[in-house]
Amino acid sequence: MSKFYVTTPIYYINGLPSVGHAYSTIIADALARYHRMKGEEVRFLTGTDENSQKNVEAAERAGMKDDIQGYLDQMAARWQEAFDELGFTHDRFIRTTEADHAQAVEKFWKAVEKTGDIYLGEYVGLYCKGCEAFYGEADLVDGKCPLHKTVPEAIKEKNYFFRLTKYRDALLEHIGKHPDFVVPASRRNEIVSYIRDFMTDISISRASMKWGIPVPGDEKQRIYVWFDALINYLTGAGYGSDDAACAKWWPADLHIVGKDIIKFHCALWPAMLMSAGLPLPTRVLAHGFFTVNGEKMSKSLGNVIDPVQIARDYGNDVLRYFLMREIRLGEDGDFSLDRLAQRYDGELANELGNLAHRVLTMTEKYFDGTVPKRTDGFLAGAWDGYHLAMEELRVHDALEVVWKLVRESNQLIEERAPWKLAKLKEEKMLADTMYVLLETLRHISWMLVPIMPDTADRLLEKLGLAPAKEFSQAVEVAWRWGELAPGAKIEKGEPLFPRREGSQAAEARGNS
RNA sequence: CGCGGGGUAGAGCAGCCAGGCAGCUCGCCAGGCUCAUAACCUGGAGGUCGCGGGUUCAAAUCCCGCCCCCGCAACCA
Repeated sequence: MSKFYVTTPIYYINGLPSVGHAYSTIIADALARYHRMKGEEVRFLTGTDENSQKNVEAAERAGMKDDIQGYLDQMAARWQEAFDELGFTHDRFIRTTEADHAQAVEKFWKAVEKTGDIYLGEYVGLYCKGCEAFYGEADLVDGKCPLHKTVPEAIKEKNYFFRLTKYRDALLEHIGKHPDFVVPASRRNEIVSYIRDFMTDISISRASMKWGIPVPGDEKQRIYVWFDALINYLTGAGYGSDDAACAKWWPADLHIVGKDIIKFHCALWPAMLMSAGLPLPTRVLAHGFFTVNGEKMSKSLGNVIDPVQIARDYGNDVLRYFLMREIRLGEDGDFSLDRLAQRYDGELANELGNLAHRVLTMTEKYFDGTVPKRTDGFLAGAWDGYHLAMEELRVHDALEVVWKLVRESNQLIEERAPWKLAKLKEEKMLADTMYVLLETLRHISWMLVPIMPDTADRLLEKLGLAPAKEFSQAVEVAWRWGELAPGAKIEKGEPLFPRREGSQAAEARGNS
């Protein structure tokens, strides 16, 4: 049986999850659900990046300077609550302050050290005493620390470097041989030019930091946060704690990342793995960013969207549907509540919801609420398109396949006009038509499982099926045409997506 | 010369990599239907494809130059 190991970035918890974090995680969740649906063994990892100076600063702001771990525990718990409420199906929520991660990092560091890729060097940086941190030229405002408004000192410190440049050719060769390693292609071009023209060795420890995982054998130094963070993907597989699990899950099949961190995931990380003698992840998907109503999303503009609020207003499925449909995976997009409301009204309520409702109503009217006699149908082409889209990470296109079925169903109703067939006593044609419609709805339910899991359940129930029982059978059977059993009782119930009273394009802002 | 994305109908977008009738959704106009959540279906109007040049039988698509918008570099996926 094939396996699928998918990860999200681990998140800084100096604030609560924004819709951007939810976006990354929804992509991973949808793909995890897709592969589970196919019957594969899936491991889905997400979590928090806790060894960062940013978290320390946030703890200080929260008045918990003396209890940083306490602050992190609190925040991590709130993130987990939010992720639970959003219905994510991760197998583990990893925190980089957990013991097995420290163990994995130590093992990894030693492996890289043994290869000879770690050397002691001199790091020259602009150091702000107030922040106890180094800044780059670009971080400064008028040459001063943005927080303390003081001119940082140029100081040197001895720390450890990773011989990243040693892997320049190997990285380029790998990307050349595996065009899917970085998707979309625009990001691949970007990363190739970075590796070829800009990549340098990087410092992977800090003598000045008090927070973070100590360097093995040199307790005075702390490991640079990125070096530690990337290793979480190995920890989550069992590296350093469970060799059998690690052998099973590693390498990861897919890392999902934002476009801002591809250098770390597509250059540093694979080089680290090569150095440690471990296989590389199969694919890295860099998704785009979105603006909010055309403006960049930022705390200072106060337009950060709270995903939990949207989910409460519209339901988890609607948020998932909107993000997966509106934005082509890999591209930038725009998040707007007007657009969300538009898609809810037009596509969910009017097209899909109303289709289900009218079909079920006619089944009640003309067949006493039971599935009529089976007839031929053909949806193999739709399934092929759907699977290809999902495999190629074009989730938006997979949804387009589903909506094509929705539209074709609505057209079929218009064409056949079951109400006329009923009057004319065209029993055979009427039964055939209704069976095709009902069975197509069953297939639509299945296709929606990864993206709109609650909706898929509800639709199956309306068709008189028990979701748990449906999902326990082999998909080769479930996805066959004609599996909807004649004579079964349907359960019309309330519309899937009720019309919203007025256009309450209410504000769901705030909660930074 | 920092890196990257973009400019296509009133709005939002696809098409560009592999050149071949300019397409989708919303909105607008007209018609149809009455099973349905005032939903659904059909048709129509609406576009110098940012600008200028080049290659070609043929350019939204390839090449050169220019203009404009946006993101990253500061919280932020």
